[in-house]
Amino acid sequence: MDAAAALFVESGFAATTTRLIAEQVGIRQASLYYHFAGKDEILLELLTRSVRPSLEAAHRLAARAATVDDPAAGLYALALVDVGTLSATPHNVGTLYLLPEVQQPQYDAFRAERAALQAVYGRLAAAAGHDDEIGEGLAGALVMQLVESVIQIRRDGLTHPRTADVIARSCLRVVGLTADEVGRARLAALALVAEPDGGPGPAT
Amino acid sequence: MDAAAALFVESGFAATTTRLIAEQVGIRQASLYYHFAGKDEILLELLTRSVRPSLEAAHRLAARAATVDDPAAGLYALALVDVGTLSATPHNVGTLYLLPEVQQPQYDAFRAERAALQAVYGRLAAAAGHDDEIGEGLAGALVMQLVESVIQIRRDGLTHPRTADVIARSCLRVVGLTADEVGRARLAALALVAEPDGGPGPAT
DNA sequence: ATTATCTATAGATCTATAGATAATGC
DNA sequence: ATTATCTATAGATCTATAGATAATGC
Repeated sequence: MDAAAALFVESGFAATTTRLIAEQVGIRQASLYYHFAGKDEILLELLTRSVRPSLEAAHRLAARAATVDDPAAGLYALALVDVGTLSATPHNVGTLYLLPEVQQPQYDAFRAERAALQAVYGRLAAAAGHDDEIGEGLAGALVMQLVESVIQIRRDGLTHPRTADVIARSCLRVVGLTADEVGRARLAALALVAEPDGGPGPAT
Repeated sequence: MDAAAALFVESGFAATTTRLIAEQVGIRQASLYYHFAGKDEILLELLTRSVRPSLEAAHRLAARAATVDDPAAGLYALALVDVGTLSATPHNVGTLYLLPEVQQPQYDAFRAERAALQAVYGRLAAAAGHDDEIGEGLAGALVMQLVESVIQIRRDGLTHPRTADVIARSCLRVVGLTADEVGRARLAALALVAEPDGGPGPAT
């Protein structure tokens, strides 16, 4: 999987031969077929592994944001976490969803998960924002695009320790929040992110 | 070129065979080689044709914005024009720069033009904005990513008449402009865009 | 002579399957 | 018996070149 990821990111799907993947691993080309039904299956697995944790984090953070009725904090927190995840993936695996092959029907299941993630962004953004001209659909697309800009930034070697904060702030600005509101949401977001999985801890 | 563009966008570069391109045109596979040295040349030409007009528009608008000392209007105008261009390309050709092959050295010339475009965005954004934490490099990446979100929006069939305005406004918001400043820059941008090529007309 | 096409093909792949082999664990 | 590999290969491409052909224009 890891070898295939590196090659898919660098040369694309069709140009990456099963022989190259196997060579990278140190086995023979045919031996790959003991582990995978084919190239498609490897790519689908890589895509799914990259989106699923983000989608789970999105649902968790959206739920927490709902309990405190603070969609802006939820959006900030989700952006922060997602940028962090994308920054840390091996081989900048986030680029894989840009492969044109991913638009084909084999990858419907992946694209459905991605659409669900974008929908969570859209709901948080629309609820947090002041701009009624941006609907959920457009807001989701813009905000997610901002989050994923870290993929390009990373590819260009421009990452900086404050990148995640700058991007999360940008997400709130895009939906029309003022500087004060953004600052407040940021602090609330840090609390949301820090919260343990099982909900708020005991009041000590 | 047009047939190749459609196929590259749909299936990627490596998966698009010269036979498929030729078939689409209605000639034999080998006849393509009379017009092009190879597949690489076709893609490079498509990429160059897509970025060059944007880069020229960027220089023109940046120069106009400089004469009136209004980088915010320049950024708004450039985003508006670029989103319009990307919305109107046949086959959503803007997606081509996302092909992994484009990172390879054959396409250095294209990537240099694209980097120049991003640099113009970065200069305008940094000059227009209030946020010193976002440097030119990061600002350019974020703002250009927002502009190019229209490619994904178009792919998903979410385009809307106000999309270009929403995106241009988002660009200004990302660099920290207030609602009032954005509104003012928008009006100034419309004047910049409308201005005839030779500069301001005679004072009649 | 130039332009644009064609047929034919060399040479190099690529994916996936068949069936053999060796090591490990019950 | 199961697991993980290997060798060998069928069958299907793919790119690019060589050389022929027909139409057009000087």
